[in-house]
Amino acid sequence: MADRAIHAYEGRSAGAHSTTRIAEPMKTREKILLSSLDLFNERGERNVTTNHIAAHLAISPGNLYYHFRNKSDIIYEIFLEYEKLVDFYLDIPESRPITLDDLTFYLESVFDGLWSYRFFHRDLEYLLDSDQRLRQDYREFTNRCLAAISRIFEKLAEAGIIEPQPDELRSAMSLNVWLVITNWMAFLKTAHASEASASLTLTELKQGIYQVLTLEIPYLTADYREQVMALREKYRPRLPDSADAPVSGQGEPIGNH
Amino acid sequence: MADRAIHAYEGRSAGAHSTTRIAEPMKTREKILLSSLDLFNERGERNVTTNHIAAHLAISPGNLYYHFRNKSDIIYEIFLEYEKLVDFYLDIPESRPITLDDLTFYLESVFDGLWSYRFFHRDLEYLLDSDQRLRQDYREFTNRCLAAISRIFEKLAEAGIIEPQPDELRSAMSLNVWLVITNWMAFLKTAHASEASASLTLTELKQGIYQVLTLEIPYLTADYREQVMALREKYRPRLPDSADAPVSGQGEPIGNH
DNA sequence: CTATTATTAGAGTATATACTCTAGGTAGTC
DNA sequence: GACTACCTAGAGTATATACTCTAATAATAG
Repeated sequence: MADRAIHAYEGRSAGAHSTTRIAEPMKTREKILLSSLDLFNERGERNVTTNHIAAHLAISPGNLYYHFRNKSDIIYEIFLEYEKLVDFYLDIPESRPITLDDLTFYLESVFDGLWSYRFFHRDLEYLLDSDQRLRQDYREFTNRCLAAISRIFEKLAEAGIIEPQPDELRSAMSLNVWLVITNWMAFLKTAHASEASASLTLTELKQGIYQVLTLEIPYLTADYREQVMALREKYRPRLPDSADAPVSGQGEPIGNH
Repeated sequence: MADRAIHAYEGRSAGAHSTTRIAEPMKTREKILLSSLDLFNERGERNVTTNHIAAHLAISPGNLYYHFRNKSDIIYEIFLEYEKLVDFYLDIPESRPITLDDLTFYLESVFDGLWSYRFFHRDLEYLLDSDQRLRQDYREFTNRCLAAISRIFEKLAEAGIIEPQPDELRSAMSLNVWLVITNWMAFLKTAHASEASASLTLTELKQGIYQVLTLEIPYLTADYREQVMALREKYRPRLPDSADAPVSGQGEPIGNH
């Protein structure tokens, strides 16, 4: 499908109704979603109450509850955005072989998404326990992601970038990739000594790409080994452990397709 | 209570004072820790209040707060137990070469520990944000674990089980192992369609070993490849996706050291 | 037995949280 | 202007949560 007009994802705006073409004042409903996401990301969902969100927007709680039945509904809608974003990025074009730039794009995109909705994985288990819809949807989302990762591996093999692997191994590898990706943020947040999440940057997050590429090293073909290793090198963490100030100039988008 | 891990570790009893040699009636303080752990594991820390804990033990809140200043202190002490348990299991003997049985033991033990204290990783970020001691200790704990994993890799290479790897790669691989291990539980809980965490079993959890061994496949030496693959096979998930009732007879402890 | 200390019960409190309810404003249409 | 549909304010509520305080009861030491 979509031979991606890349980076041109405008997930916002198609909120529900209103095909917002020209900048019109943002609707309250939309503002609630945006503020909620910001607050969730910054303080964690658990520390953000509906009253906080209303206060942050300088609207009344009543107003907030006019637009959303409850907190779960807000979270659910934010998840739908997240889902849409990732699904968009992980739409693997079947019409042509995959390239290294594609791979870079997938990795960058997935970590971008992870960053934008970073509150989500933090409290995932609680959120799923509190909302059956979300649990069901998330489960399917996970399966789609795993399938996409697996498909990427397959196409990487077809393109001669990695050695082909039996289905079973490919599945297990894909799952490992998923585990590394979804846990990388938590690792960064918990491995840092400093108190808050404030100090975490997108650049650091993308060092997760280094970890993901580490998984692929042994499977690289001789033809591409050096290229991929060079790519990986770009994401190497600067100060592996005591990391604070990330070296500037790092983490620039690499393949822009 | 709490199916604590096997293998002659008696972490309990050395709680603080009292070198409990013979079974004496359990002290209230000890009971609070046990019940808290059970409740946390079952319902998630977020859903368990101090009043719940007291009620569960049929003691008064006042009594609970006589023994612990606050909820954080309870959690912190439970963490110290967890830490002690894992440190105990990951103490790599330097006096002799490592064997495959050792590896099995390490993997089994780590997943046992993960299971016994499974509430911990679920709400990790929140817990660390609420308690600086815990944040600091956990960080050091992580580093010790990473070092242990790395050391295991080193010794596996020395023993000719895997090919030796440069330091840098070994570090990155160790981190990936850690990410897979600590995220496996969350994956299982969230990938299941059914509502609660109730349906999760230790056997399923140990299928994480399958994932960890998947990481090592490409590095295996010809001499040991088959053995390790056979070991891995024992942990293969039965019904990869729709998993519910796990086939009995699976997940028996394999190497008992 | 007495004095002291350790333990416990249980009522109570300050604060927070998700959410409701009523009344009123605004915008657009006829 | 009047009708209607949408939107908003803000006070308020039921419940929960972490934690405190007092007084009483066991346990122990001298």
